[in-house]
Amino acid sequence: MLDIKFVRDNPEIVKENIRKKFQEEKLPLVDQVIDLYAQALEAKQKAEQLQANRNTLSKQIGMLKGQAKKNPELAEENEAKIAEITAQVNAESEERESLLAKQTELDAKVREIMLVIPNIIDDSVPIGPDDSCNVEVQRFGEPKVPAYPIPYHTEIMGAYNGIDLSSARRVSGTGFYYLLGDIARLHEAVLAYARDFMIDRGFTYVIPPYMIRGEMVEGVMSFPEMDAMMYKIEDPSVTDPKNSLYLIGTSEHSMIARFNGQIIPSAELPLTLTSYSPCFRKEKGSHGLEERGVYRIHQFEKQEMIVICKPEESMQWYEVLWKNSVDLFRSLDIPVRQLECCSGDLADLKVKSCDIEAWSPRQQKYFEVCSCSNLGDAQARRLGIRYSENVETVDKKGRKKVKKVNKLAHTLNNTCVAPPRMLIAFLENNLNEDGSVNIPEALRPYMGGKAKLERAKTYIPPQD
RNA sequence: GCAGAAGUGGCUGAGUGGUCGAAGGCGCACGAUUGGAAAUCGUGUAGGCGUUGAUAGCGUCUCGAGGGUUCAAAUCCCUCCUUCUGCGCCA
Repeated sequence: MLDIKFVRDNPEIVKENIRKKFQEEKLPLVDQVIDLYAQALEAKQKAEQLQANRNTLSKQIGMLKGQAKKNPELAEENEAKIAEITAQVNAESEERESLLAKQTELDAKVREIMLVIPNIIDDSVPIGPDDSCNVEVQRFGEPKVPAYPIPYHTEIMGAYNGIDLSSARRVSGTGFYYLLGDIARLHEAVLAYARDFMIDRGFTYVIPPYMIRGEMVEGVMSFPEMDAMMYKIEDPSVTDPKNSLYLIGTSEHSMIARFNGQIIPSAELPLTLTSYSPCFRKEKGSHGLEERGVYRIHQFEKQEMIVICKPEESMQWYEVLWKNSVDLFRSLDIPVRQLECCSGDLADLKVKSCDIEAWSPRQQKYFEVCSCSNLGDAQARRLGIRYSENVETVDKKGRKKVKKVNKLAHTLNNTCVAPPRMLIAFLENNLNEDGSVNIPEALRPYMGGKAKLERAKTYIPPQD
């Protein structure tokens, strides 16, 4: 979300940015929103004039009442004056109300359009209409293809008696899973390792709420996104929809909502947080559920990192964040690459974003495991996340003064690791020919010191 | 979940219809005093929006949130949220 004043003063920049994102259909919105905003301002100014007038008259009534209390002989005379003033105020009230209503209506329209006008992308973002133009920036680790076949990930898991999808379908439906034994342990080990990895890099570990109010969801996402992703908890005793609870789709929701409307003292910035949560997603209208595996599912767990910082520091943090993911995956012997999102594939709120993709020796291609974004001040403007800075100023008597100035912060987020999808990459890359799975050294403390996972005795051979 | 009480600025706390965006105190900032400091004294100290060169001035809105009554609401009415106390229930 941009600043409406920026749009008004720089319509060409905003339009050029829309073109860069291949959203030509939004071009007319720019002039439209500028016009609506001008109308809203006009209504506001007129309404405020009338309100000022009413306030002055009202205060006169107050004075007259006070006078009459002290001098009862004035009561009758003042009552007459009051009646006169009341009539005058009432005469204007209809116009005042209608101007206010008009302003509210226009403001809502302006906001509606502003939510759709994309954030200004960074100059470094490659230009292209869709994800086919995303750019591989750099590879980390050698993408190896072993001489032996790599089975489908559920079969690797199955060989360890580590997954039960058919029961999950019976109990909960498609898109759910039971993980068992060593595979379940591996799942938790990866999360615990990622948690400590981030703590070692100075991030504060957070366990956030897994359900948040509708009011907050509206702050972090648009209605179509919300409808496509969020599960709502049905509770007939909750009457107001803004109090309805939703299961979070990512801990970013509860992590960012925490700062909704807050003013953070600048000394506390940057806030570097790493949060754990289960994530629940309908996956409605997206690429569809992965019927056979755990790539796209209704429920997964995620270690996330978020940063709230001053605007001038956000690009540096962006670099730090995606590199954290690379380092984490490399420490688990998984080859990855950084894929930069091109302009057309960049969500409207984002200034710059990249995916970290892990190598799949089975598919012999990379697939998305992390997504790192710099949202600039767009999210902060929408949610009112600000920080206060002391500015030296001089008062009217020429003395030095320190004034607090509040500014919008920048927000960033990145996936640290999100199993079970991440386990696909882990198992495929660490699988040996004999079916055992190497546990990289970093993970061993979380796997009871084991260097290798040995498959279950009742081994079911790959049936790819 | 039930019953009772309460939510006011950075904090504390007054204010039950009228020059109240809000007394007093604490804190903080600047200044005076001092060799320097403490103490003391003085001045100033919420945010959004609009106007503006402005971080000045002026206007407007905001006293948990939203709605209502009124010429006028922190104050009265309704709904919701949160907190505290007691009971119940539970890991």
